[in-house]
Amino acid sequence: MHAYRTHTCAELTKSHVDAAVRLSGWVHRKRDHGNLLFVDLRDHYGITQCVLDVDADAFKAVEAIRSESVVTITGKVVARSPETVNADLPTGEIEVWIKDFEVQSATGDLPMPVFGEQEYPEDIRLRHRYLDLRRETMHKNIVLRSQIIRSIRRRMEDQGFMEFQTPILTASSPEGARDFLVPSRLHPGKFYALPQAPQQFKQLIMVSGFDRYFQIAPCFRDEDARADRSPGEFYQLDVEMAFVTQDDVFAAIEPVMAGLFKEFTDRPVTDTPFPRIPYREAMLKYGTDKPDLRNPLVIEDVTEVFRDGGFGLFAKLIDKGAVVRAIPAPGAGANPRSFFDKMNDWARSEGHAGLGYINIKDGVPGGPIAKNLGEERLAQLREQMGLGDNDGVFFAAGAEADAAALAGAARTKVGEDLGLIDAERYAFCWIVDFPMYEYDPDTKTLDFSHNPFSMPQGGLDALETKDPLDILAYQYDIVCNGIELSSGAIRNHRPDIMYKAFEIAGYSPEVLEERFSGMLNAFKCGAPPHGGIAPGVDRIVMLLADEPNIREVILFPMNQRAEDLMMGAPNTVDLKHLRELHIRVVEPPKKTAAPSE
RNA sequence: GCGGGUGUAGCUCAGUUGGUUAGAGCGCUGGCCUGUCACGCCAGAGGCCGCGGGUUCAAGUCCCGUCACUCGCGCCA
Repeated sequence: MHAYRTHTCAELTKSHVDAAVRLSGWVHRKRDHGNLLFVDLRDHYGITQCVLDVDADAFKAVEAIRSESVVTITGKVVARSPETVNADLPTGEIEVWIKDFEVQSATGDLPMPVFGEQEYPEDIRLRHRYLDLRRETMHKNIVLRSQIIRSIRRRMEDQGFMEFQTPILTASSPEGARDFLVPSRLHPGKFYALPQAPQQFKQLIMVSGFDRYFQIAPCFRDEDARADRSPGEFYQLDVEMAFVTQDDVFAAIEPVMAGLFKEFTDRPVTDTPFPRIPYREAMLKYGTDKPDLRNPLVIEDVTEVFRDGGFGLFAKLIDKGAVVRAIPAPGAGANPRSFFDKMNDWARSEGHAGLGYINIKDGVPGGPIAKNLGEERLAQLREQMGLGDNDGVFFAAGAEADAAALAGAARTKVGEDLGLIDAERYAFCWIVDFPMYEYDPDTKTLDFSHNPFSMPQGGLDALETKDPLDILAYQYDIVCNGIELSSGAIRNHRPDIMYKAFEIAGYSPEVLEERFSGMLNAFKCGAPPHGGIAPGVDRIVMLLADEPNIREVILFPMNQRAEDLMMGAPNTVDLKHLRELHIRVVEPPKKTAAPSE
């Protein structure tokens, strides 16, 4: 008989009755009846009930064992009597009568229990992740993650993509997020950087003549955490394809995403082709470039309704260049005034000037805006918005970007508060036609709004003739349920267009050559037109596991302050270690204590 | 860096308007229990109420500061 097990804890059924078996696992739960004792034994696969009574040799030892100890149980499989069968357990038709009992690893006091699905503070969970991961939900999430990644690999390989590895120690790139740096021992004062993404490498793979590349690629960015952003590192399904248009990329990725989601959920998934929404349309209708299409509400621009109108506040703002965006609140018109006041309070608490409203009750528009706007304009508004006799409507007024942001947030809040969002489905869309450049009011300069290596629509001609703010890029995002799953682009593989594109953003040819010499030189050696995309693997798993937090689908995540509480990272190192790396630590200035009198 | 929330037993939480000795469930220890599967019953141990200061006759409760965790903003080509 094997030293540890003849079967797993999910394996035994009626067909094994009378067999002598050996199981190993964790003591999940004990039920001690004094002279009869049940032990639920758990391993990766499942749970088996083991039992013994006071006459058994091992009784004292089993009685003394604590939960989560690792034990080996040897005994006989016995059919349970009909009234004691547990239908909730795959092994519930049998139990193992314990003959021999061996403790492999005993527990003391545990910082957190495993049994049960209660919630625990996240710092304790992260500090004792090995216990947390034993719990059913977490264990399932990680198994799901593995299955999803396997499915991704299969789907990509079936389409002729090949998986390659790219360097982890590479060069710092001036663009994008803050890098994690690694000091060089051999080159004093110089640093490697961990890749924020294998962006340049995957383009160089295309220049190297490979046609379809993918990788489950680790990416490192020194940025602060969010619920859907784990600090430090994450994984992307990194994809790049040669000789493709934007539609070719979509056609390759859509079936992977749709197929993946249909494989791992019973919920409805958007059929391919996914809706394609131009960036500007998304900002107008949804107030964000990552709209949640499960929310049926659509924002309208109603600036013209208010221009020179009787509601002075908005009319004056419009004179100064403001816009007014309207968020419908179907069926909310009959709500008490407090409903609308609370929305206004909410908008103020979010740092906005406020949220105006009209509430139509039994066909009669109410509220301060309705009183001053006038019959004709009210009718025009109702017509444009398609407002019924008991609908409400909210207004966000301000500079275009601010009004869009407030309207977008209000759309989400109204949708949630009115229960309009169907959580039980996956709504995908592409956001396309991102602007190539954006204006930074702080520095009063133009900058790339996304990836500087994206191909501008219209090519060199567009760069030379159009207002830079009107130039669109072959740049696209996939959004699902309001979460940005990935962004990608058709790349700019032409040095002449690249020089011009960087010139518009204020970078000299020398700067471009210095910072991106590797890629620029490569492009001068025959580069195929190419493009790609990089869906976030962690976010895909998070959506499919139906978890609101990305750390629930990562084995060993860092906390919000980018610390690994279990391993103690980051930590200090020996002076010797620092000297080897030619590094000296300069402590930041201590916060000055408040002067005491 | 900024704003919101939370912080009471090993864990999850309750704790009223500031008022006697800070409670419950799980877990732990001891006792009883031969069909449970969140086993049941009895008893017990376990508290710097995050930390520091203040107001008050009196602070878990009110005020100020600070720390930790978390959500959001900034940031995230």
